[in-house]
Amino acid sequence: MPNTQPPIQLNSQLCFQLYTANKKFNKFYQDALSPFSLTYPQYIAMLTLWQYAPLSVKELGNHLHLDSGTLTPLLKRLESHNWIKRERSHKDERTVIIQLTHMAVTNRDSVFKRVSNCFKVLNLTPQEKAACSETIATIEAHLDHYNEQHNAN
Amino acid sequence: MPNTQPPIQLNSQLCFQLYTANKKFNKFYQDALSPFSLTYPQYIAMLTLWQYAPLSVKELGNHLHLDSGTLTPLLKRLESHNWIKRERSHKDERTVIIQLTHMAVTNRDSVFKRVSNCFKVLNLTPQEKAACSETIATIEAHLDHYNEQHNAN
DNA sequence: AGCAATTTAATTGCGAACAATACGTTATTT
DNA sequence: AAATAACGTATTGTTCGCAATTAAATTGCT
Repeated sequence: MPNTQPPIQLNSQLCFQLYTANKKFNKFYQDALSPFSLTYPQYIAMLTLWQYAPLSVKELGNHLHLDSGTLTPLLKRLESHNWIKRERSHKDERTVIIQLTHMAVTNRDSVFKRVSNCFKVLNLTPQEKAACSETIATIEAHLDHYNEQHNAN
Repeated sequence: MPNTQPPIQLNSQLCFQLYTANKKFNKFYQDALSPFSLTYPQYIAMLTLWQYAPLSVKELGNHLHLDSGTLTPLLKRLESHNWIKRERSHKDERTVIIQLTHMAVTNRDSVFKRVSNCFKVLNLTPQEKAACSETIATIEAHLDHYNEQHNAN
């Protein structure tokens, strides 16, 4: 007879590990980004905007899996620190278009360099990075499948 | 001449992946725990308390790497849902001792079973779980080393 | 074409979590 | 007894999800 008992311990350990690792990762990025008055989520948003701007709030939200209720205040903070401009579309007055400021364009490489240097200090080998990326992708695929099943969309 | 250019893309990708994977994991746990009016961080705290209670706020914070400023409101919510009792120590009136309620003890196995079932649906092989655990441990070790260097303690 | 109903986009408000800081009370140390 | 340390609480700012609201655009019907 096979063992049908749930492996409580391993699940709990995974849960715990992910929780604390995520917090440490936040701290790492917070430190890396502090010279630019950017928070971790703000940086993620800027990463997307550096690549795809201009974007509407809705489009940005699709990239980040965030709804506008979360993005609006975040974007206002980015605007107040002069990273982005927000203006309503002339074609469709409902949508707000996010554009990069001149400052954001000029300082992009400084931010990248800083983050890159912090990563260097982390001392992850390319193999470790690749393994991490792959592991996360695997877990994420399972999570996507689960969440699709359990959320009426 | 070796390539000294920073691998921006890979770092950004890692950063982005971790960000979104973490959110999906939160969602997964939120769904798993919703029948018990427990949030993910509250569950993490309960995991620790089921194993080590009674604990002072300070001791619990050491397990979770959280300070009392974060824990106090969280513990009040747990208390209001009758998961724990909070009372000041007679020996040292500064410390608050957290104890499990009868309900928490009785319902422990139900919570474990529910989480375990949700994990089953996730369909992670033992190999995938182990790989995940190992990867996280590796990254975490690097992060610990980094954060030690960069935070005056 | 013109009006009503529906859909879509963004904002606002609420509760929870987290970090950082300041504050007040209680112990300990000198 | 006074200074210092430890501990928990309160406060502020950011993030996140969800629900309700407002405004604009689209669709459907007559």
